[in-house]
Amino acid sequence: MSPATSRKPDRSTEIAAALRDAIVAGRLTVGDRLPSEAELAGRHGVSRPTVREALKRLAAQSLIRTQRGATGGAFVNHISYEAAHEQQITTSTLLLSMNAISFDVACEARFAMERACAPLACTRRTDAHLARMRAEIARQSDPALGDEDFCASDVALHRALVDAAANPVLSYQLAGAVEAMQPLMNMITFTARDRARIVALHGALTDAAEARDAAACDRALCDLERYTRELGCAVMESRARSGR
Amino acid sequence: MSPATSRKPDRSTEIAAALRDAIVAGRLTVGDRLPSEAELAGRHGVSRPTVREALKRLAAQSLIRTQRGATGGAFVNHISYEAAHEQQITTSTLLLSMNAISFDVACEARFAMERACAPLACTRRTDAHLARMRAEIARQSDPALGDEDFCASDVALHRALVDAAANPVLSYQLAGAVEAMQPLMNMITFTARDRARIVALHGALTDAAEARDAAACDRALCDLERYTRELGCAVMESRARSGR
DNA sequence: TTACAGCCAATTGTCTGACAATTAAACAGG
DNA sequence: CCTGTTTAATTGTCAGACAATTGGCTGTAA
Repeated sequence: MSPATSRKPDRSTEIAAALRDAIVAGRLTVGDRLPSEAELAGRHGVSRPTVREALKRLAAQSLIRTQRGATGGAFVNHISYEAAHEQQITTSTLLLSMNAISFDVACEARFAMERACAPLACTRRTDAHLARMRAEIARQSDPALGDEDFCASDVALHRALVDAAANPVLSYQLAGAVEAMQPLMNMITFTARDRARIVALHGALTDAAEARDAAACDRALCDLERYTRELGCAVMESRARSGR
Repeated sequence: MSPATSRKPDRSTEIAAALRDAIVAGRLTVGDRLPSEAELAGRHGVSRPTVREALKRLAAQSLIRTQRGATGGAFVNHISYEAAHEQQITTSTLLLSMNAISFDVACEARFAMERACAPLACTRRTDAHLARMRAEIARQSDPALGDEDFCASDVALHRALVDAAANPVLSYQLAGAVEAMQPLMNMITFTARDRARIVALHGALTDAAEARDAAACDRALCDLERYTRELGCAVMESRARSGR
């Protein structure tokens, strides 16, 4: 499979790989300045544009940042959760939109991970987290709220729950899954009855978090998952039937 | 924070963003050919090298692939799980190695997600999955096995469990977490007693999967997590004490 | 001495034009 | 009809140049 792909890598690809290896292996650490483009060009026996292409590859992965001026250059980046989030989201979105994965599978993964967070959230939640969740529930109870805002509030509520788990790795993994599903969720038009049911489940979820009752949390999430999948599948189906 | 960062984006960054948006929004779909570099340059009013830098950014994210020749060009890539894995792994590895996240947090996230997989794995596991797990346990029981091979076998066993959940999204998320932790795990030197205990837990885990007993699965994973964190913390501690 | 203004050098960002390498399609010849 | 050759399109690379940015240096004035 790969022999055909890697038969003849570009010079810029090679150089990018060499630099990436140096970073991952720790030979270049956070804050270090890479040699100037001119020096890299000389060292690898290529021209500056080629080096620049290599650097842009790394910049696209947030591995380096560049800065102009006298003391400028390319610096090894401190990988932030934000940057990781962003990549995670684009990748997940692409996977979804390319139908490489079905709504069903994504939904299952999303709720499985959220249920993994729940016990931790029950243990570590603060009153502030509860307040955030209650506030979102209040918003969702307003019948005048638009569908998109309703979805956004839904995301915010779950986000609060996940944050309560106080594990940034879980947060950023879940954020990717949740955000990637947003466009699809926004296509769902909720009836008043749908909303009432969802809000009720959110209430149960929040109550469980307040009582630090992990089992009840799990039940609420399972119910939500089942319902979301029903709605989502219906949408996907009608979309497949009507268009293209 | 971000106003300073986004104050004056490069032209190549803008163009890359525009193309990425077009792909994410579906205006360009899998297999589509992008305009030639010359045409893109003309359309955006920039030179070819600038366009090339933009394209390299997208290529670094596996969003496009390029091909030389008469019918060549840049094509929207079918994002494969492999490519997604790879990015996930480099990102996770960097996050770990930069100490942006502690071993403890990573470990917790990893096992939380694995436990999320367990119920699904219990339901969907096939005999092939069980066989893979048993085979790894057999390997691990060999006292002559090196520490690195022991770790590799450990990963393979967990990989089999995760695969049994038959949800590729979960698989690739977990793969990132697990692989990123590999270097750290490899630093642990296991005593014979450590190994015996781990193998016993692996056995319990596999038995639970065979019996489709999700609760027992969960218990085994919790025990494994506790033990792994003990070992890992000890290593991190000694590393912090001795070096740099 | 200190503060400020202006110059300077280093570095990245971009442009221009050219050539090499590669590849599929069109074409010519048997 | 098949085969080998040419050809055109496209990416990969190079060289040199200039613009933009930015920190540091220097000189002058208070």
